[in-house]
Amino acid sequence: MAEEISGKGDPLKSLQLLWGRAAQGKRGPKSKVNLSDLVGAAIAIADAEGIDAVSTRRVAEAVGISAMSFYTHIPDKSVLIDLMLDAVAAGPEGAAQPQFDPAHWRDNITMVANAFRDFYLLHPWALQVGTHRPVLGPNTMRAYEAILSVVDGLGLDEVEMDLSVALITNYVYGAVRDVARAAQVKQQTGMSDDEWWYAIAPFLETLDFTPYPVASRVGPVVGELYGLGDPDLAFRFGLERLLDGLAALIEKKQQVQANA
Amino acid sequence: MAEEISGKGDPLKSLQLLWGRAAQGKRGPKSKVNLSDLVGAAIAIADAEGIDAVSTRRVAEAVGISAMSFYTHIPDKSVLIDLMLDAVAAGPEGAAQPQFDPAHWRDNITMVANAFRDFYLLHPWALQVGTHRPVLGPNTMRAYEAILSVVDGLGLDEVEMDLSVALITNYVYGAVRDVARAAQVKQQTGMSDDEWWYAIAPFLETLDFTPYPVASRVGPVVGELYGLGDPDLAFRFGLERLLDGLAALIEKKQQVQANA
DNA sequence: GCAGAACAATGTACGGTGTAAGGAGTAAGT
DNA sequence: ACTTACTCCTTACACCGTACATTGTTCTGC
Repeated sequence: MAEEISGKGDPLKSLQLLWGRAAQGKRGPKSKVNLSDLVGAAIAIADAEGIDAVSTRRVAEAVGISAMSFYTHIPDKSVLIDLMLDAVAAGPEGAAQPQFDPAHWRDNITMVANAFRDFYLLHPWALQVGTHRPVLGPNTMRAYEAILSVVDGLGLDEVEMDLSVALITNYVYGAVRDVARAAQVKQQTGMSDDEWWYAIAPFLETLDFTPYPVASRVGPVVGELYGLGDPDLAFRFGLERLLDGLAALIEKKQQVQANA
Repeated sequence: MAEEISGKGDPLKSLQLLWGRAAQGKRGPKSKVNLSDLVGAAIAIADAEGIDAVSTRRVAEAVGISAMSFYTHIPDKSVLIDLMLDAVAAGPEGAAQPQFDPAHWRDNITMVANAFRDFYLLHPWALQVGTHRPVLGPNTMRAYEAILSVVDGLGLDEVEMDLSVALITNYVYGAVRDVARAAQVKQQTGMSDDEWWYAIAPFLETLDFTPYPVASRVGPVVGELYGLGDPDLAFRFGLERLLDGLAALIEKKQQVQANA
């Protein structure tokens, strides 16, 4: 019960598998399975039951090979995680790379942020794997390219573009974390949010909240709101603030350029 | 190798332990250890070696009891995680709750955001535990109170206050994730970022980057910047944009109030 | 003062994990 | 035909969280 870490094993081997460049031997018997079978099976398990359910034994069994045969195809579990991440980063099949018109940059960023969010909601296990080292696979790079394109042509320099991308992705990552995990926690504990609050309510009433005056004021109001349930509200609110903040930067840069 | 999940076990028992309300028996023999011994030992292990190193056996051994005696004090490993989180949320000892002057709200938010960030850098394992259900412990609530206070008195209503807090914390969480994990990945893999890039550079040169035109333009510039190494740069940049975005909202609200 | 209940601590055991080591069989190159 | 490289397999180890039954200690009610 620890955390999956991507990018842990031999980085070169990982890259070769990512780009389909693994020198596959010509000599021995034919493989019963190929790489994408394994990765696909692992993703299916992760989507359905969370990353905890993905074990090398389970994946091997799913494709019909024995536990240790897994390691003839993939050197490390962490490499499997890398491959899973890049595979899901491809997105829905046949989704073409749209052309972004800088004139509608707010819409463009909103679109990309929503897509990014939907990606995590579809594959919530991706939130749980720690990817310090970027997964430099073809699909991951295509996704980076797409989100970079959205802040291109706005008068920002290269560094500002990268920082803006980081700002957006970091926000989405943080914002989607709780939402995405709600379903998973429910699945693992078999207890919904309502049931959870109901279970602890009697105890909460015995607590003294005077040390938390502001929270006491805000908590009930917010609780009622969430009870009504618009899980998107927080995401949209934050994204609007974020866009306003970027707008201020972009306007400033464009004024500077107009003066020059 | 999966993810630690907080808030999984019996929620009531967890709360009772959090608030020191566990009905401890009067009958039997005296305990050799108390709760904070166990939690403290677990935190020490996590701070030093990451959350992976925290096992019930290891914690039990650290305080001098046998593996299963652990469960006399704490019903579940997930409850241990809850207790660890609330314990570290207390922050450095003797740090008094400052009074925030709404006039300097930008400085206040910056201060709180930095503190939040420092917290994660000090206890990076906190980033790895999945806390869907909030840990309703005294220290966690005090931290929530503090960050709420910082957006109080700015003309925002209760919902907007909560959403703003979520925006800030979500951003910090997302932004600090990579930074905090860098050290841990290095510790676990024994490979620094430089060594990693050096190891994969030859392979990268064999790749065709024409499908990624914007990334090809931005990547090298940014790479050089990070090589120079100001890890705070991205954090500060994002926070400034975020503050600008909040400023727009606050100004609008204050104008509305002035007209009324 | 003492019996019995309540409790802390323990040893053993089960089913799971990632993966190291070594062996058996198959297909291609010589 | 023989070597070589390859896939796949079985076995094994050191861990993990924790269920269960047991032992020994201490407080409570009589």
